Amino acid sequence: MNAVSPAKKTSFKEQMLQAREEAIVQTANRLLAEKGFESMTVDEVAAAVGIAKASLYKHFPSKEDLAAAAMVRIMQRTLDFLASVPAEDKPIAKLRAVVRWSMQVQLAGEMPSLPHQNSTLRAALMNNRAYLDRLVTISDQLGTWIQAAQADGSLNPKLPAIAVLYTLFARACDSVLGFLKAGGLQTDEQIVELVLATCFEGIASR
Amino acid sequence: MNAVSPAKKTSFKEQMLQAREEAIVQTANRLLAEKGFESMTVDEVAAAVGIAKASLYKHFPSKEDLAAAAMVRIMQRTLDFLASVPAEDKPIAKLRAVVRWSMQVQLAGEMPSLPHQNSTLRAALMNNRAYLDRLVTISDQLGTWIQAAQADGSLNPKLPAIAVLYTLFARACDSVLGFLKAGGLQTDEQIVELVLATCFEGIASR
DNA sequence: GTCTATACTAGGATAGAC
DNA sequence: GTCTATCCTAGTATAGAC
Repeated sequence: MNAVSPAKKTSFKEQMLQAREEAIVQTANRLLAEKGFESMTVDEVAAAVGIAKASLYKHFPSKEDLAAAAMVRIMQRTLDFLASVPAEDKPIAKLRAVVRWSMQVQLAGEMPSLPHQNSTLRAALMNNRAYLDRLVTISDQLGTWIQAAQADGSLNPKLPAIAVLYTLFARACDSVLGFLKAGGLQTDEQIVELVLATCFEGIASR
Repeated sequence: MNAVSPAKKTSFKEQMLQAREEAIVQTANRLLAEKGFESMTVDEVAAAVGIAKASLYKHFPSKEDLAAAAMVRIMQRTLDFLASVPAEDKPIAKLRAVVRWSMQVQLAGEMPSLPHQNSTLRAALMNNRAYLDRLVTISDQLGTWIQAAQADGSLNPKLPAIAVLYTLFARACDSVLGFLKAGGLQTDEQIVELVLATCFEGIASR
């Protein structure tokens, strides 16, 4: 039996496992975006996925690890998006594209909010290589674009690059999006363009 | 005995009570800013104030009520600041002053972060008249200034006033402040002016 | 109205059968 | 690796003496 299709069977099993894990992480990601790490319960995640809590713990050793996996996932998605930005675009256009994309992710209910300073999740992330590596790579890529945009004069050169970087990160979690969506006066697309404009052009007249 | 100084004694007792409650709310406010509603524990608040947990529950019937009192306090402080803004200032200057002040409060570790959509605190606040009244009054005052600033051309008239209002509220809780402070490259004052500038003038060149 | 001591519950984590 | 059933800690809330 093993001689017939040994590799294929293992691969299939592993694929099922991977798919299950992806479903778990995806659910955790959604709940993380909706209610934050502290308010999200493992029972809830397991119930939403449709498995027993004990089964979930076979995949992830702790709630922190589960949440960290979700954070790694969104960082990876961000990296994938960065790689998809046309290289021929101007730096400022690349930055706008990234912020626009991150806001769309947030409006879709898939952007986990930043963990609080004191959170156990924060500590877990600071010890998570997969997370930190992606964070550094993203920061490096954005930093390059920011400096290029400042050099070509499209981005305010007086602002410290690090401040611009933080501002872009913060916009991905901006609560303004949720408030406007709750107001129901604009479409998602209008909300994104509105907040994108206030981010780059400010609220004062030009 | 009552004939000698009945009112004074009562008043003194009440003052002590008020002072105690103020100390409790102040501590709750600080912890709320530091770790958020879910991560803050009542034990912690009681210990920081130096009283027993049961005593704290004599003042506030629940953790939600305690946190709501802290939220009312920061709203009242905001109202007090609004009233102190010189009436002769231009509308845009008034708005800048308010944002600057709220950022200073946040850097001082005294600005509670917004509760999550699903939080039990959110529900409590939506049923808290003292909170809602102050929220409405603040919004009305800021809304008036926003419209005036748009009318005199200093604020972008194309932006919906409600979007500007939400943006100002969001800046008071902006995580960028904390990140920059953690970086340690700027003084608190520089951080405030930096974020204030990106809020009003944007990050793009002018 | 303050304390000590305790009740009660939610929720993270594990045991052990299959 | 999935389940049911259970453990156990942390944390909200209260009882009852003073």
